[in-house]
Amino acid sequence: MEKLNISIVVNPKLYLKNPDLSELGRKIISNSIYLIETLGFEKFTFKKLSVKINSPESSIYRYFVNKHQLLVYLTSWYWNWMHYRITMAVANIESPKIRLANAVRILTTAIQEDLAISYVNEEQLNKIIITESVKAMHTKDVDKENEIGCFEAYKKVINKVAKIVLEINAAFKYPQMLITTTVEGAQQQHYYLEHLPSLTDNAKNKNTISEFYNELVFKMIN
Amino acid sequence: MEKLNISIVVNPKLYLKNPDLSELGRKIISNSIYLIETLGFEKFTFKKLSVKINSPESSIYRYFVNKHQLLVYLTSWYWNWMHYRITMAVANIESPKIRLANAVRILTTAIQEDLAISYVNEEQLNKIIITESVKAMHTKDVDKENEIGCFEAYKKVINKVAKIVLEINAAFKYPQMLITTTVEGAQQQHYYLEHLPSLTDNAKNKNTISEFYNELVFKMIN
DNA sequence: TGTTAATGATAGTAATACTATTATATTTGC
DNA sequence: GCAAATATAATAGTATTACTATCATTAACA
Repeated sequence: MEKLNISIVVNPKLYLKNPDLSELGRKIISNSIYLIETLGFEKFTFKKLSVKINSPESSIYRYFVNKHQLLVYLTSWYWNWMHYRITMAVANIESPKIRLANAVRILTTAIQEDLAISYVNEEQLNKIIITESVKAMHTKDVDKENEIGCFEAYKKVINKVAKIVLEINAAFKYPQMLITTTVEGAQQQHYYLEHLPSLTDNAKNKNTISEFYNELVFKMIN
Repeated sequence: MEKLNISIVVNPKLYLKNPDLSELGRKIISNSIYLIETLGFEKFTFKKLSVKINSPESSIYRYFVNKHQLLVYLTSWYWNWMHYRITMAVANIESPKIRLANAVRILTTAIQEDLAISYVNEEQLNKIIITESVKAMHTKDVDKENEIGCFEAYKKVINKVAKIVLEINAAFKYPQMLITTTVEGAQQQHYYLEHLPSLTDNAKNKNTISEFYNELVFKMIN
């Protein structure tokens, strides 16, 4: 896939200053993705990031109030990007079943290449989503953060796919439950595949995960 | 349910000193459950716990190397307890389908009472599992911690239920995937119900969650 | 009664998560 | 081309966190 001439628009409430609009901002994003992926979110600090990018810590704080909000930004970026990918993958396709299958494939397959946007390594970001993104949502500030729209991008993706489910079966009662189960289940399985293989049934074939959830989705709605 | 005359045995590698065997140890457990639940894991510190129990911080460090290992201990305790509960719920039942349904019910229903062990508030602990337990597993030390058996209790539960699945359908290829999807999916849904209701389909009825996953399990294995 | 083990009391340290201030570039508007 | 605004750099400082260490006291036990 060629690099895209688009930029992903993230809710302005998720940053103090838009990192997409400056050299330093983009350096903060690309290097934080690298550092969070290699150190893990707990051991990642703005101090370490500042050393990596050769800028003072205080400059980073002008973009994000703290590392938690940076993680929220990254997850939001990711889900906005996924929304775009799903939109592409279902465009011009008549059959809702094929559209759903395409969306599910995108949602359950791990990113294997650095594809789309120059300063974002999507493969690394995907690993962060698998390992760290629950930490963005599971805090005592969820409700407050939810109010200001921190999780809108994720909700938008879920709703988009849930709507396709309803096109296929308007009487199906749990489209959102089904899709969140699928999305987060698949992420779990990718994590287990790498770290707790004894919890998975097929450590050899990554496609198994996507196939399993495809089957799950279609069995449930029929 | 009456209080039980049992104690849950946790892998000794998960603590420096068994908290179940001393007054101070039990105070550490019960108060840490309370504090983690009310403050959230990030804002919970051994300092705050030491103030709460009126003992020096250094005494807590004699039981657990750090707060992360304490969380691992609590999740392990929880899954050992769940294993016990499932064992009771399937005992003396011939039909594997009923056994599976019982296990799934236990795994997908939120704890609503402080039931079993005197110094552990199981309802609070269940909330911690829902909100914080992913953080016990999603760190850069997973592999090391997995080796020393930090997640054995969870695996044991998954395997126990996966085996019932195979009794019903020996040809089913993904019993573990199915059960982990169910267990973690249900936890997610309970979290969404409380904090992100727009991601759920039925905010009114908690039983919906359990029913949904029961349906999911049986549709998949048939 | 002496020994061991558990806890308390107190102190200290490096790192973390910030906030504040001033200086120096760079951009932009007129 | 120059003043004004803006962005970044350089530096300093503070409260809290996450420990580690030491020594005194108490309880348990043999």
